[in-house]
Amino acid sequence: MFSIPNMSSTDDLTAKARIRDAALRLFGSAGVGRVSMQAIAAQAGVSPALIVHHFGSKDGLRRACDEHVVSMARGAPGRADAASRDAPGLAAMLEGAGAERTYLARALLDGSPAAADLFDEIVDTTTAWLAAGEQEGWVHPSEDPRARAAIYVSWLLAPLAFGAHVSRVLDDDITDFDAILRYSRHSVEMLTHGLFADERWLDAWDAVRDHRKRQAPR
Amino acid sequence: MFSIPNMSSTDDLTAKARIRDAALRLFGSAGVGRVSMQAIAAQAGVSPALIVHHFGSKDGLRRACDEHVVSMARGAPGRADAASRDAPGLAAMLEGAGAERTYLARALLDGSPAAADLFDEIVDTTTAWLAAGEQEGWVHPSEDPRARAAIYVSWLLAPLAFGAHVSRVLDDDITDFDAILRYSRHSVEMLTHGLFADERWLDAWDAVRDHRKRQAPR
DNA sequence: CACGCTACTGAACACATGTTTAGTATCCCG
DNA sequence: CGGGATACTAAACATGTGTTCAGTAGCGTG
Repeated sequence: MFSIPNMSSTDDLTAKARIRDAALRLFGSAGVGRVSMQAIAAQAGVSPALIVHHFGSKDGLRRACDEHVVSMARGAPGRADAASRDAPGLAAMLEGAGAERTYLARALLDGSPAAADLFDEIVDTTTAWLAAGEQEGWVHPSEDPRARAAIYVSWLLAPLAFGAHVSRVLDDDITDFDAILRYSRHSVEMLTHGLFADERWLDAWDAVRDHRKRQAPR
Repeated sequence: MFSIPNMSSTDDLTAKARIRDAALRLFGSAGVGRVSMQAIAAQAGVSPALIVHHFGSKDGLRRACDEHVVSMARGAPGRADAASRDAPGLAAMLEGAGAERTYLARALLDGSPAAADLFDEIVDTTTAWLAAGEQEGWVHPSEDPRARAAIYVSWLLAPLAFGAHVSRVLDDDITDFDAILRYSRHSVEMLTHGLFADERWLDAWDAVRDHRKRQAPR
């Protein structure tokens, strides 16, 4: 039924790939619901009918985009380096052009299964990475490593969703590498020395918990 | 031209408010583009024509939703307390029900002006708050306080966009207050003691910067 | 009561939507 | 050279879309 000759990410020039790319761009910047088949077809320089010929339906196209952008984010498997320990694909995505970024953010918001799987994978990878760091002594121990990893990942992905706003506030260009660099500096600093200089907010949190416990012993 | 008799957030029961709430819910969970006037009308128990009577157009309704959710997030002005120093409205939104949360996330992704203004405001508030903390000695000094505040805000808002995924990973209920509490625990901990126990990642960042500087002296 | 004004509806409208159908060009394999 | 896939298009189609129109019910004011 379905025969997909080549789905690699470098063959691009075939009409099918052009359609996928056009859809990715339009979906990313406007959201799936606000982009019509005809708009995608026009952008890709093909007829609307060809889209359904290749992808079955609009939702089929959307799914293909999901999987493509997810596999982009996954990038080459395994490799980890010093500057960004994450898969280089994800790093490129966090730095890179706007369309795929917002597409991925939208996919996560829409609850796309492929995107959810990606999120889980990143959490897994991060958990393992932090566990190793804990063992090697360069990561603080945690009561609930997986929960901490999940939160760290949500911070890691924050620029996907809010990058445009952050860079607007900072009056920077999101696509500029130096801006990204400056951005990450503050992140690394907060993750290394913390933001707060004493424990007052931790204490405040304890107070809230105790209050809660006493009020609703459950 | 426009006469808005009462837009307070407690009068709810009028058809106009019902429409707005229904739209908020549907827009939030599916995205504006995928929700039809008729669906909203049905959910609110009115005719589609009444929507345009009250809001002019679908986009007018969307704008009204934007402003409503933003003013919700703003909440009662000024007040700050220990557990969550942010406006209580925002705190409630970060904890609270799913529809408005994702609506706000979508509004930020879509670049809604009202949402962008809100983001800027939060950054301003946070900057001032951190500056006070710096002066009082419970916040580490920063080279670029505003940039740091912006990034902190993006982390603060991360659950808006990824809360569903985080809570899925943690197998928790997002609406459960105890889960939120546990969530925030890890955040406060990372923001207090940091995530990393030594400076290797800061050093790594410096290495990248130096490398970059030498390679592209610009 | 009469008047205007607002809230509200049912039906219709013009149009954009995703998809189908029938058909043509092109290429590959015998 | 056939012949059967595959890539692709133009046109038509059914339906869903946002919006308009004409009109009714109700309510407060002069």
